Amino acid sequence: MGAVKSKRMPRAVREQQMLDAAVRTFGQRGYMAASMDEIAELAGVSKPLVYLYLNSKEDLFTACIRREAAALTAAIRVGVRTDQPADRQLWDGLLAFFTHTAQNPDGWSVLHLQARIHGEAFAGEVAAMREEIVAFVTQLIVVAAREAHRDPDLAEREVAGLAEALVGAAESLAAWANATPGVTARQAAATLMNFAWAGLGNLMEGRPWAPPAA
Amino acid sequence: MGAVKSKRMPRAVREQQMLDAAVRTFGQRGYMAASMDEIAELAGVSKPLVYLYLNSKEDLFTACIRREAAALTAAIRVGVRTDQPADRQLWDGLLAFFTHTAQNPDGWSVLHLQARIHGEAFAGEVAAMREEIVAFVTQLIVVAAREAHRDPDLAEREVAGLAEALVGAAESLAAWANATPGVTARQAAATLMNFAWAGLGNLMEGRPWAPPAA
Amino acid sequence: MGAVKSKRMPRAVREQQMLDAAVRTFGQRGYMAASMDEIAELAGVSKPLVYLYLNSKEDLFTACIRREAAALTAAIRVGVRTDQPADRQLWDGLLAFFTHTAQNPDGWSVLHLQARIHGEAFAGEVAAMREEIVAFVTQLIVVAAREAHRDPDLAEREVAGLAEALVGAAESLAAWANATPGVTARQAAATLMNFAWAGLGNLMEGRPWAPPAA
Amino acid sequence: MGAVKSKRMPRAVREQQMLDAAVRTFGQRGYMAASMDEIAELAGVSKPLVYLYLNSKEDLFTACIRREAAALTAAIRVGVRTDQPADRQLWDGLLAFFTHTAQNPDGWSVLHLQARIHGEAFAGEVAAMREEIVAFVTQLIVVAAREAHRDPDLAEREVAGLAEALVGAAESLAAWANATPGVTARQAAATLMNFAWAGLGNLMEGRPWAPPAA
DNA sequence: GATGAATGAGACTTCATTCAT
DNA sequence: TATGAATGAAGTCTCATTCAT
Repeated sequence: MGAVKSKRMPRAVREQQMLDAAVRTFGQRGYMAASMDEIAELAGVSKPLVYLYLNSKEDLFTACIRREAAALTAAIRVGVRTDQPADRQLWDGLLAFFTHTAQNPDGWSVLHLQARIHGEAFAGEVAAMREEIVAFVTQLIVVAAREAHRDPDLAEREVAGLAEALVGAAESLAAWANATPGVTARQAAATLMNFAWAGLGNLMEGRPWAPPAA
Repeated sequence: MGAVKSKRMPRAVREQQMLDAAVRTFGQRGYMAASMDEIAELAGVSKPLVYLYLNSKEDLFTACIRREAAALTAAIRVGVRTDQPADRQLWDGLLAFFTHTAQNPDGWSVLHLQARIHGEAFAGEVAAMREEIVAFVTQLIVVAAREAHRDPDLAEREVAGLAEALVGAAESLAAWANATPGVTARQAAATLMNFAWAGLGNLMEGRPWAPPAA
Repeated sequence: MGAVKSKRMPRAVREQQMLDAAVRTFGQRGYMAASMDEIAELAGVSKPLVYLYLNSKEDLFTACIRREAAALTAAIRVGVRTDQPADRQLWDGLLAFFTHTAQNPDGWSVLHLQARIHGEAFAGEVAAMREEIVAFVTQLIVVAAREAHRDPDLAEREVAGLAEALVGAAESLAAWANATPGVTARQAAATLMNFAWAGLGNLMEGRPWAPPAA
Repeated sequence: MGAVKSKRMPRAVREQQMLDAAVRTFGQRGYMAASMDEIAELAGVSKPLVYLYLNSKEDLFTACIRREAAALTAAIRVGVRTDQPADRQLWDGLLAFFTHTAQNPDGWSVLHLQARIHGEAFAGEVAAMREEIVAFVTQLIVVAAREAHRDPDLAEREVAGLAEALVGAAESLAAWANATPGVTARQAAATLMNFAWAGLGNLMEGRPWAPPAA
C-alpha cells in the first residue's frame, strides 16, 4: 500500500517519505486521530525510525506544516510576476493558490484546518505563512490605489480587514472547489477575482457602502 | 471552577449545563482532545450522568452542534427584517452574525472548525445550517438584482460561488475579529459589507473583471 | 414490551413479575451480561424497587434459581406416581423433565448453564436440586434391582456414576431437543429411556462390559 | 504468581503464555468475569501486548477455544486405533477423553461451559468440534451394528439422539469426575462404557424399552 | 541504519448501587 | 409504595513512546 519498500535509503529521502505519509494521514484523519502506527506503515518504515528522524508526533506535525506552508508560498511566488500590474498579480496569485490547494488537498487540510485547531504552537506556524500572504495582498491593494492615482485614505486596519476577508474568501472557496465536482481552480479564481476586484475598485473610488446609524 | 454544585436538578436544566460545558471544552480543546472527564467536571456532574443523558461522546457533540447552529440561525433571523431593502437585510444579517459569533466564540469554533473535521455525520449537521445561510444570501443577491431593475444574467453556479465566497469571508472575518483585540462586530460587518456590496454592485452593472487568456 | 404497567400492586405479585423478567434476562443474556436496568425495565418497574424487594443482583439471581429449581422438581414430582413400577416411574420422570425444560427454556438455561458458572454459592443451590434428582434416580435403580430379585452388587460410587451419567445425558438431550426443531419431549424421553433402561438391565443381569487391561 | 518474567521473548512463545493464562482465567472466572487485566498479569505481560498479539477479548477467547478444541480432538485421535473393534475404539476414545479433560480442567471448562454461553460465534466453534466427536461415535454405533451382523434398523435421528446422549453423558461425567475427588479417568470411562455399550447392545438385539401410550 | 518487543497512561463506556423525595 | 437523579468503580481498548538488539 505504502511507498515501495527498499532498505537503506539516505536520510533525506526517508524523511520526505515520512512527511508524505504524515501529511496524507494528518490531512485525512486529523491530528489526533492520526496514529504514528499508521503513518509509519504508510511510509513503509518502522515506528522507531520515525521517532529517530522526526522526534515526536508534535515535531512531525510541525515539520509537515513547515513543508506544506513553504510549498504553498513557493507556488504562489512562482506564479506571480512582480513586473505586472496589480490586478494581474492578484489574478496570478489566486490562480496559483487555487491550483496548488486543489493538487494538494491533504496539505491544504493540514494548513487550513488541522493546524489551527491544535495548540498555539501549530497555529503560529500557519499564522506566519498567512501573514506573508496577507502582506502580499495588502501591498497589492496599496499599489493598486497608487496606480489609480487615488488616495483611498484607507486606514491600516481597514486594509488589514479587507485582505483578511479576501484571503478568508479564498480559503473558503478552495474548500468549496475541492468539494464541488466540476469546479476548476480557474473558475474559483475568476469568481473571487470578480467579486473582489470590483469591490476594491468601488472602494477606492470613494463609494463605500454606508452603514445605518446604530 | 465549574458551575455551582447543587444536587438534584431537573433533567432539562442539567442537560443544558452539560451542553454548556461541552461546547466550551470542545471549542477550546477540539473534539478529540476534549475528554469526557473534563466535560463532566466542568459541568459539575459525574461522568455516568453525562452518558445517561447524552449517550456518547458523538451524541454529545452532535447535540452541541445542533444547539449552536440553532442559536446562530435564530440570532440572524431575529436580526433581519424581511420588509427592508436587500442591502439593509444583508447588513443586519452580517451584524447579527458577527455579534453572535463574538459573544459565543466556543460555539462558533465548534461549528466552524471542529464540526467540519470529524466525520461526515458532524459536517453534515453544519452543512445544513450553512446551506440555510447561503440560501439566504443567495436570495438577497437575486433580490438585489431585481431591485436594481437589472438582469445580471448570473449563472446559478456563479451565484453559488459568490455566496460561498461571501459566507467564507464572513467566517474568516469572524475568526479574525475574535482573535484581534479591539475589532468590534460592527467594524467587521462594515468591512465585509463595503467589500461585498460594492463588488456585487459592479458585477450587476455588467462590469466584471476579465481574466486573461490561459 | 414488558409487563403491563399498573401501579400499586401487592408485593408478592410485583416480586413474581420481577423474577419473571430476571429469569428471562438471565437465561438469554447470562448472569454477567444481564443488567439490572434491563430487568427492571422488562418488569415494568424502577430499579430502586427491584433493590428494595430483591436486595442485590446476587440475591435476585439466587431467588431465580430457587424458584426455577422448585418448579422443576415439582413438575417431576407431579409427573411421577410412586405406586408404579420402576421403569414406569423413570419414564414418567423423564417425560416430565423434558416437557418442563422445553416449556421453560430460560429457566432451564439459568439452572443448567448460568448457575454452574458463577460462583460456588449459585452452583450450590443447583447442586441441591440436582442431588434430589440423582437420589431419586439412584433409588429407582435400587428398586429395579430389588424388583428383578437380583443383587447387582453395585458399589455406591458406581451407582452414583450411573445416575450422574443418566442425568447428564438427560440434560444434554434437553438442550439438544430445545435446539433441534421437530424433536418433541416425548421423543427425547424415549431415546434416553431406550438407551438407559436397557443398559441398566444388562448391568443388573451381571453382564458388564470388561475394560481391557491397562 | 504468573509465569517467570523474562523480557524479550519471541512472539510465538509469548502468545502461548498468553493463551495459557487466558484459558486458566476464562475457565475459572468465566468469560465475562475474566478481566484482561488479570489475564495479562497472569501471563506476566502488560495489557497492550495482549491486545497487540490477540487483538481483542473476543479474539482471545476464540483463540483459546480453537487451541483447546484442537488439543482435545488430537488427544482422542491419538488414543484411538481404527484397526480395532468398535467397542475397543469407543473405550479408548472415552479413556482419552476423560484423561485429557482431567488433565486440562480449565480448557474443558472453556469448551464445555463458557463457549456455549457467550454468543453464537463461540458456540459455533465448539459445535464444530462436538460434531466431529458425535460423528465419530455415530460411526462407531453403525460399525458395531454391522459387526454384530444385525440390522438394527435405527433411524438416523435415533442414532443421532443416542450419540448425543452418549456424548452428553460423557461431558457430564467429565465434570463430575473433575469435581469428585478420587474418581479416576479410567473409572469414569468404565462407568460410561458399561452403561452405554450394554444399552446399545440391547438396542441392537431388538429389545427396546416400550413407552406407554400417551 | 533499522526494528521486533514492550509498556505507562489515559481514553470512552457501563454497571451495580444509593440518595432524597 | 415508588422513583428520578446521581455516582464510584471497573471494564475494554488505543496511543505515543522507548528499549535492546
